[in-house]
Amino acid sequence: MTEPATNRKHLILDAACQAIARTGAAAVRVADVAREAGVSTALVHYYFPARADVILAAFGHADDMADAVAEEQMATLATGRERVERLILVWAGDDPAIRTNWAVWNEMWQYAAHNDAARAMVADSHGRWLEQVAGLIAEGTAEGSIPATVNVDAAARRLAACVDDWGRETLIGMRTPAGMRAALAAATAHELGPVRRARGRAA
Amino acid sequence: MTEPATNRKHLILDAACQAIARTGAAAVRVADVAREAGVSTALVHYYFPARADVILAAFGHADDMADAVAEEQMATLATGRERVERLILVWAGDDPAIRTNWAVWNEMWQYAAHNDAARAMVADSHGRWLEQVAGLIAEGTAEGSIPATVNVDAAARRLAACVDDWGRETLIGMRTPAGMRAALAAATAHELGPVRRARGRAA
DNA sequence: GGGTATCCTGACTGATCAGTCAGTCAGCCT
DNA sequence: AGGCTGACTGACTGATCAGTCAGGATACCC
Repeated sequence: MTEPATNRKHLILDAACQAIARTGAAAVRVADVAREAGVSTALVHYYFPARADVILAAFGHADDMADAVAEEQMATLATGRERVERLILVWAGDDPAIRTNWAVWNEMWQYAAHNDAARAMVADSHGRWLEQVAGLIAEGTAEGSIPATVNVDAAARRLAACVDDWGRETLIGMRTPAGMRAALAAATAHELGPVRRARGRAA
Repeated sequence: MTEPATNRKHLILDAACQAIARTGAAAVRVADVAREAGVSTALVHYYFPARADVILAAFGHADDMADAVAEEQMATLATGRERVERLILVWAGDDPAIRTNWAVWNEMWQYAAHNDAARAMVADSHGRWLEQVAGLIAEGTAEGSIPATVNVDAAARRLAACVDDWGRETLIGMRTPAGMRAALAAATAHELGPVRRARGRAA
């Protein structure tokens, strides 16, 4: 969504993500995507036979971006706990690109309620996200930065639910990103117990 | 959504809810609503000048239903804790009417991302729902069925997030209603502490 | 009976939009 | 040069859909 598109296909997908974030997937017209990309509607159909193909490809595109961002954000962090905390906060950032990506992700969920292909994408993507959170929590308990008493899977699911739900509230304007970050930090602390040094003194 | 509509306006709103639940608000055509209700499209326009008016009225209609259902479900329960537990589980029920209502509520959220009127409805409705949960938890702590150490507002928000998010997963078919009920029961127990008799022995 | 208000309809219209098509143009191969 | 291909466009078409309109039916009142 940020780096300049090298080819037209990529450019069209960036444009589609912008359009989806702005008006919602259901309201996006092929002409909107074409205009946003500075291209003819015929070219959009040249790369993507049907409208639905553009939308689905844009969802996949946004999903790839999300993976890359998450990867990058956690690269420098040492403990599992730090990585969980960061991962939970990534999508509450103020960066417009983050917001766009989040909006597209949200649209993908909605689209999935009435479209089988999108449903498969969401199931896969959401599953990976849950596994990632649970994996990091497990790392934390193994290394001692998170208490061993934490139920890894249940905590991961509850935290993921908070991210999803509060993210949606933020998208609609019922919260500020800063408010969301504060609430998420509190929820993380509540789930993972008080912060302590890795391999620190027992509870 | 269940009781037979006495007048045509009511009938049209029921039909609109069904159509919204089935295909999503964005894809609902005035003709779909008319067909579902067994009336002409002109009659739909007679009661609701524009398509958007039907959709918004249907959202309000579903919201009223939801309040009534919640009220009814909790009527016979004694303690705050019991009422919280029931309220959390209401929307994970197997009844098709519950599912329809939930689907419409979900569509309302999505619609709100791009429509000011819907946004106001969601903000109001969601606020009342949060207050209701928090109020019941507070009752529980006051009467002793819930430990006084529970942070009322934070717990209410986290539980509400689980209901919203897992409900959406269920709607898409990523969970069964029974699985959702089990997860919600576990989350409630996690938030409110172990079940104990009202006014029971201290922690 | 005549007047009129409410509820309701079928038939229509104008706008919008996905998708097609014939054809242009730049680059590349021989 | 000439021929071919892949990228790209403007103009068009057929379908869909929201919203209108003129009028029909029923009921109630005078």
